[in-house]
Amino acid sequence: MELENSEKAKQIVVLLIGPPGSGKSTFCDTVMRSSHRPWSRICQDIINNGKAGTKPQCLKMAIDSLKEGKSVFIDRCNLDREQRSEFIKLGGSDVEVHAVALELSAQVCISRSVKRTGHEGNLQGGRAAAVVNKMLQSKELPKLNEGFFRIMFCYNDADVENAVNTYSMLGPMDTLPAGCFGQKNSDTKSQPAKLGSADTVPTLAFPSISTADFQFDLEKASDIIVEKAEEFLPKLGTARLVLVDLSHGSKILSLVKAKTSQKNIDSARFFTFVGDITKLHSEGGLHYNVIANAANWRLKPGGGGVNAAIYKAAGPDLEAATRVRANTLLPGKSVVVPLPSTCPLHKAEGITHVIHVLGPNMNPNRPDYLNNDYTKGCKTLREAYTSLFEGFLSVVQDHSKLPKRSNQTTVPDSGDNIKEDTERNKKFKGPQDKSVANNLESGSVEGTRDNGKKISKGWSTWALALHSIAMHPERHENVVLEFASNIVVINDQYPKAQKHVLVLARQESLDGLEDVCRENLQLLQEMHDVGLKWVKRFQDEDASLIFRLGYHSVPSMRQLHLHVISQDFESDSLKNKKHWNSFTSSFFRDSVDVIEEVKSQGMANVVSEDLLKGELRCHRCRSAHPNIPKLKLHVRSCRSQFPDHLLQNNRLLAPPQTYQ
DNA sequence: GTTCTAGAAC
DNA sequence: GTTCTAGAAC
Repeated sequence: MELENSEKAKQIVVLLIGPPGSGKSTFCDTVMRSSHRPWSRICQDIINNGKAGTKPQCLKMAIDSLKEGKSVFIDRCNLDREQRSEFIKLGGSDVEVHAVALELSAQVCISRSVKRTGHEGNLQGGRAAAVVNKMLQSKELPKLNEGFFRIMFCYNDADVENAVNTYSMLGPMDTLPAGCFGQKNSDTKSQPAKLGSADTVPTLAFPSISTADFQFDLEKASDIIVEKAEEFLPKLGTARLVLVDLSHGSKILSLVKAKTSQKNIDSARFFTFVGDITKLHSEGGLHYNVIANAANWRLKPGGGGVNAAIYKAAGPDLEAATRVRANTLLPGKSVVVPLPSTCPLHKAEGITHVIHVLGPNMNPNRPDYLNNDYTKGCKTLREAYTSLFEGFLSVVQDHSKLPKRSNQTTVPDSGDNIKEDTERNKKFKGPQDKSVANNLESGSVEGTRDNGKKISKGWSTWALALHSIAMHPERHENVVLEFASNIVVINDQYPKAQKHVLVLARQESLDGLEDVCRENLQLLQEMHDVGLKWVKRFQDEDASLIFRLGYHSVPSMRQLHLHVISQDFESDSLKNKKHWNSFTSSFFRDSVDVIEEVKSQGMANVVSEDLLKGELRCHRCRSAHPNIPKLKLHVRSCRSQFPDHLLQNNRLLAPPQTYQ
């Protein structure tokens, strides 16, 4: 996911913003004197062999410095949006663009400029006052939606010192939180007052639907976003629509921005914004009250990206509130979920509603892949935005007590919608970098085309091994024990017990337990039966072996696979807590229970990966142990009876009359 | 999923 | 000093 800054070190471009005399150069010099991060100060006043140069010269030098691995100060006035925009474009996946706005009083700046001697820009003497005043006339305060990752406002020397310290302390590997810091009540001059203050205008923040994990073409998606926004803005009164993306170099944001600017759309009511959709108020200073979630068809937490982030930020309240409204969602549909006032998102950010939306899927590794059928895909994406914006409209109308529309046509009946898939846990996501394309032998992971560029499939190569075997067992004769039309049985390459085999499903798009639905019941039963057959075979050889059949809640490897594993756990490959807990905590879902759940509720329950981090307990006597070696020592000799739970419903498979 | 390794724990 | 874990890289 996506919503974390976990990667390697990022370079930073800091735009200093302030008139002559505001202390930009001093700021840079002070930071650079004590910083452990390599910095380059790019000062337009001296860039030309000590004389004043041009903006393009500054840009070129900035690019060169970034290539050398340095972070960069842009030491020029940068007072208006236009002046800043070129430098903001320096941002990307590895480069954050920050702003430090030196908002000292004009008088201070003027008097400093007048007094100073030897200033590099040679702006001294009486002429300075006129220049500073002129410049300040065109000043526009920086805003996050220009594309800044972070903005700090400084109004006095103490603020400046604080900002200097912040950047001085920033080591090469450190990062700073995103958002807008220190801003006093925003200047009303530069933000023409609209009907109703921005603090009360209903605002929907929404991610681009289907363009992340579902790999929908960005050009087409941006057309649809702009088209639908244009269509709904007139119906929405003063309400605002804000397209949000986490990344500064976001292609979809720049496409939408470009397309919006060509149309007659009020940029105060439809605009793009960079930030974490769950923190736009606290970290980005944006007022908003409704967010859209790029949901999965089960309307469940987890996965990666926006869905995981929203459920995480909202806590269990969201899932409970969602359940009341619907259990599943069809592509092209949405469902409006009011958040209780106890919900953290409500309290911290002022979000009153989450609208779950499901878009079309163009990712061949996700269920209901549309196989590049963009006729259908565009239709579904249009429906998705229509449904989303209508949902928002219904919230707005409720909110303003306007006459209500007849009904919420966008809210699907709860219950029996057909499935669609979503973003998955981030560990499934391989390198997002297109250059690191996978080179598996299987042709099935070939990328789709996205604006003419091949994009990566989102699965790390190591996670595809089972899928590859399931699809082409004949190519893997050395590891395959048995195969039939629907299943393949293999030895686990790193067995975690004396006997440990996997029964793989051979169906495409069944990546794990989360994908399983009623349609798969027969397959689940077949996998179970094949598992039982292998248990019998093993027990015929060694009657002391006891088995469990089950699935990992969140598998590491693609392709639904049933573990058939003996309960001795004697194996050198069982090395860590994750290994142990994945087979002995409730993270391991017994096949009998999975089948029962799918029969009764149409889907299998899964639990969070957090369970894997829990303490190490013996699977028989439940005693706790400090580390893996001590645990294994204990397990080797523990003969306690298994917990009651496992003795029921044939969860545990022992040969007749042996449970000990 | 595993391997590798820094550094925490002992 | 050695053992063990946990996180990054693959």
